[in-house]
Amino acid sequence: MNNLPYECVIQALRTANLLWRESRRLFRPFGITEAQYNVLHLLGQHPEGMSQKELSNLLVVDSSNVTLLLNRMEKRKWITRRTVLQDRRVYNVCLTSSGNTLWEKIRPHYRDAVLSLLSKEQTKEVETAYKILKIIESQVNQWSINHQPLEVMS
Amino acid sequence: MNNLPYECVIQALRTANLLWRESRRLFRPFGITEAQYNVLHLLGQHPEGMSQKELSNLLVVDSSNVTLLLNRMEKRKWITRRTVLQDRRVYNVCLTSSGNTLWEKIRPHYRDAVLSLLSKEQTKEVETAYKILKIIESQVNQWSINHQPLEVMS
DNA sequence: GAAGATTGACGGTTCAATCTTT
DNA sequence: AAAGATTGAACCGTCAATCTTC
Repeated sequence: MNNLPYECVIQALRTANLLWRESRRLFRPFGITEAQYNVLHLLGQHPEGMSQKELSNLLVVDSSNVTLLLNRMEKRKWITRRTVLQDRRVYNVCLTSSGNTLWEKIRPHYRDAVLSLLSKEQTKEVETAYKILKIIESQVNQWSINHQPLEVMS
Repeated sequence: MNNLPYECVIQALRTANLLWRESRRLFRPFGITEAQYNVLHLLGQHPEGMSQKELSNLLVVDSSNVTLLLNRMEKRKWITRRTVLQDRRVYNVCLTSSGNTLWEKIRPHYRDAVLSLLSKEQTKEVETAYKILKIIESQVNQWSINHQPLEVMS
């Protein structure tokens, strides 16, 4: 019997689990977590800000989770929630200047750490791995369509 | 500049995040979570049982987490903790017969769902992806050695 | 003192229910 | 009624501190 596809998917889970765990330690000296860095990274690339719903879609997490994440980050004055006049249901979430500074300080460290992981591998192989991971992602999305309705990913 | 290795690692995180999220939904009808299934799966393959420390190493999670996981599973009577006469610090954790039944009921469903994700892909490419994921895993372990000491993985 | 297990504090995540605004 | 945001309950996970046993 052929176990390879099964093992490959399980390995993706294992690797990402470890990556998440160690990233947390990497970010620790900066007083931030991986989940919070992801928010910083998204907002850093969108100076005009975005709604919590957009963040929820891009981060692929529940919107209630975004609320809690932003609460903590707002407390530390890294982000602000601005009311939107045109639609009073939504907040426009932006980086503060100190949030932006933090992002620019951490970004190169994280980037270097991540790049070092595959620095010795062949481009061709990394491309294939990337492709397979993308396929798994899209197939898992099919999964959920067949089982339970889920919001459309952005 | 070459973003590919960076994007590949980030994609591994994204894919696994989604996989984790949807697996939770897949397991839901069985009244179990992915983390709990992983315990079931390990114990199912080790009828003689194992210590919580061993579980912690194999699952790559903190030992305090194992305590909480097992508390919930013990409450549902899927596992038991037996005291070990030779060393009264450790518990020998085993599946109950109802835990074993549950595992055997869920296992084929999970396996089929996972296998379906890569059913159309070429063996050669899946092999490459598997290899790259393994490399990332081992490199992340190097990471932690350089930054902070970490327990040796089993 | 070291090892296995536990506890408390905290952050991340989902889900169901709710509130306000559209 | 539908959409954006929030809340409360529950689970997953880490870390630091503690307890018992070795």
